[in-house]
Amino acid sequence: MPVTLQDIATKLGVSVATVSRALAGYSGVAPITRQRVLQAAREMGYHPNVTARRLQKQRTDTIGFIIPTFGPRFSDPYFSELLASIGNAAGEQDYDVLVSTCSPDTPAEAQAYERFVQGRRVDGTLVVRTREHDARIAYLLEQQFPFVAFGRSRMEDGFCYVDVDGTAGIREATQHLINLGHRRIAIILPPENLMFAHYRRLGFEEAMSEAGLSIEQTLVKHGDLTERSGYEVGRAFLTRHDPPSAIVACNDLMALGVISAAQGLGLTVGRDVAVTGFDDVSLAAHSHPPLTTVRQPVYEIGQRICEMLIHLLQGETLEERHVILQPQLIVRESCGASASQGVMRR
Amino acid sequence: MPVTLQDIATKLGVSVATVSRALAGYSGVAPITRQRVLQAAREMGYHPNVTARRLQKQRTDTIGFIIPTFGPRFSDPYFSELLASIGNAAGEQDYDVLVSTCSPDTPAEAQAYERFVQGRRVDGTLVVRTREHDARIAYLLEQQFPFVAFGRSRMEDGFCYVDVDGTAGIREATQHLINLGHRRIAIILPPENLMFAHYRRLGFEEAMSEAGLSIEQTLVKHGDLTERSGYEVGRAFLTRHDPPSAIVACNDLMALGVISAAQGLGLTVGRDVAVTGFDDVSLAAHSHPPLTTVRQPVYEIGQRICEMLIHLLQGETLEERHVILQPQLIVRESCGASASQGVMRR
DNA sequence: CTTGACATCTAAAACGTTTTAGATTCCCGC
DNA sequence: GCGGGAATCTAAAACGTTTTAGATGTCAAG
Repeated sequence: MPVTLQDIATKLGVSVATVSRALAGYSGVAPITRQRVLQAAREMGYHPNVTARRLQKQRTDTIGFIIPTFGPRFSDPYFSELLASIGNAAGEQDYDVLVSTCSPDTPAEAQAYERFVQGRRVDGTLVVRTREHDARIAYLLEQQFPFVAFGRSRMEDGFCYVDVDGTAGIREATQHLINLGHRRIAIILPPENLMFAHYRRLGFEEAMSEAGLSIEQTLVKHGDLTERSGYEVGRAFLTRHDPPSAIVACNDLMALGVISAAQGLGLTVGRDVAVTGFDDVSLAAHSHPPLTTVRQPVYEIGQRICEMLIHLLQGETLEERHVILQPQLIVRESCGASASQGVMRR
Repeated sequence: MPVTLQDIATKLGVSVATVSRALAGYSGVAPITRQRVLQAAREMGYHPNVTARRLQKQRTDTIGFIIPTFGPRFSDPYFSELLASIGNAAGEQDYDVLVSTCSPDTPAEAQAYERFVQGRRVDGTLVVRTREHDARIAYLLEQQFPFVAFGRSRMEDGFCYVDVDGTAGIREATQHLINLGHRRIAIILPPENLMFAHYRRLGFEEAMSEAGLSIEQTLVKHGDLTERSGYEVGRAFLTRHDPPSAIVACNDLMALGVISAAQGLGLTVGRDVAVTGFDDVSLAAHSHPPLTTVRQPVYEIGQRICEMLIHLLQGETLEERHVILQPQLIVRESCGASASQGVMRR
């Protein structure tokens, strides 16, 4: 049986209240008593029962994180990094992280959030991969349950979020391709209902129209963010009779799929076709050829949303409720020799 | 304020005990009363407070999962799938999953486990990526804390585990290379202290010696399981004056790094050099060329260890305390034309 | 009419903390 | 010697459940 406050109290002949206060470091307990309590606690191997404490304090010091998966498994290395950063940031402040995974926009997902909220399993939760009309956000707002999102949504003002400027990111990637001389550029967008699909599409449109190029609608397709889908859509593009000379993929996994498809068709990526990604997962630097992509500071984002949520939970008011971070174009070789070696002309 | 049992009790003019039993479905409460309670609970929007329940029941219905990371982030897509499967299996039985991440063999890791155990935050925990002399396992055994491991260790009998027969897996992969005519075969092993490094090395040695081939010690190196390390070690192998004709990488990430290194040197993987991996992460099927690898049923393993742990927690005795699963060689193109197209002879 | 069995219910304890409100002691200034 | 703080302590309530032990009432068998 684990040691309780009561055990220490009886041993020392004082009350549990005194033991509790001594350990909590409150004033109002004599220095000598505090010493005795601390020593006894150490000797007896006392560790507070967090459940009891939670019941009394009416909070769990736990935050929730529900990872969206496609199919029963999830693969985007992106979430791995996010999870690690969230875990570290939470641990820093002595918070636990309760994790669940489920497919987006399903009854199971709704249940997972209800479980967190209604069962008071967590004090607040994170929401990632926001959607245009996001039932999770609507629910949390309605329940007045604290949360912070990674990504924007419609009804932007009602909640706190951190997001990356996807529009700027894709605009820059597209401009890079245009500067290299590409004119027929295809894009593989994320699923339409994801909020960031909207912003990334915008970036593409802006870059093209600024350059006076028109967008051919048959060169705009949606993928599901997996490498398989990048492979398939990429192959479809490249086997046309009038293939694009460059393909903008909206995440790295799809970009890697495109590269694989191109190579399967005997094309040399960087010479016969240019490819860009988004995220800069660690794989991107070690693919062949290394992938030109838009770096998203995933680790910082995870840390940031976690810290914001904890501030919220501690009743502090946030200086910044809405944070937009600037992504960074990382030029590698999947669009041709790197910039330093000269710009390819049509 | 959330609705409590007391609220329902006062409203109906019965005692909390009755309400509790009615909701729990115990016998000893009149059908008519049960009806009234159930209806009132529904109408008033009652949801039990899990913290209170946990305190009373002296269990958390939560399992712990601490993910080993290299550096502050982790990337192996492998863990993503594991996490998803564990989450699903746990949810199935109404268990929560508390997740933490930290670098192996650090004070932080020890603290993370103590946090789970001493704070009674979880009822039991999972241990993955076991090590030869595993401080986590020693600690949990000493504390008599329930756990199930993915992977074996020394002191094998003291705990429950599921593992894949890495020896058989690597043996088969190596034999495959030998059958294709390869004689100078290099291997990139996992970090030495990881238990599965031992088994995989064994498989390599067995296959080589069965074929009457001697192992050249300079062709045996350790990597750290990242693609970067696969790239570096692979490049070192391939730039020797007497490079191996085949490289066995002990996980897919390193294999992908090797492929990238080979391509960077202008070699064609599958023709100039053969490469095999281990895991069969989803990327493996879509790399170029597609990776010949040893499939590990990660999803099933996660499910299995989770279920075993829950059985343990519910006081059931396990029919199988030690499970060894057979992996499966998946032949793709990174070792040359796939087997169906004929085996290459020396 | 009593006894015992059964069905239904409830009061109270228990889980291990924190916190409130108050009790006790001690010391100091007058 | 007394009043009044300050310092130190404690009893008890509270958090929201579950569970134990027992109360009450009903009914049937003897």
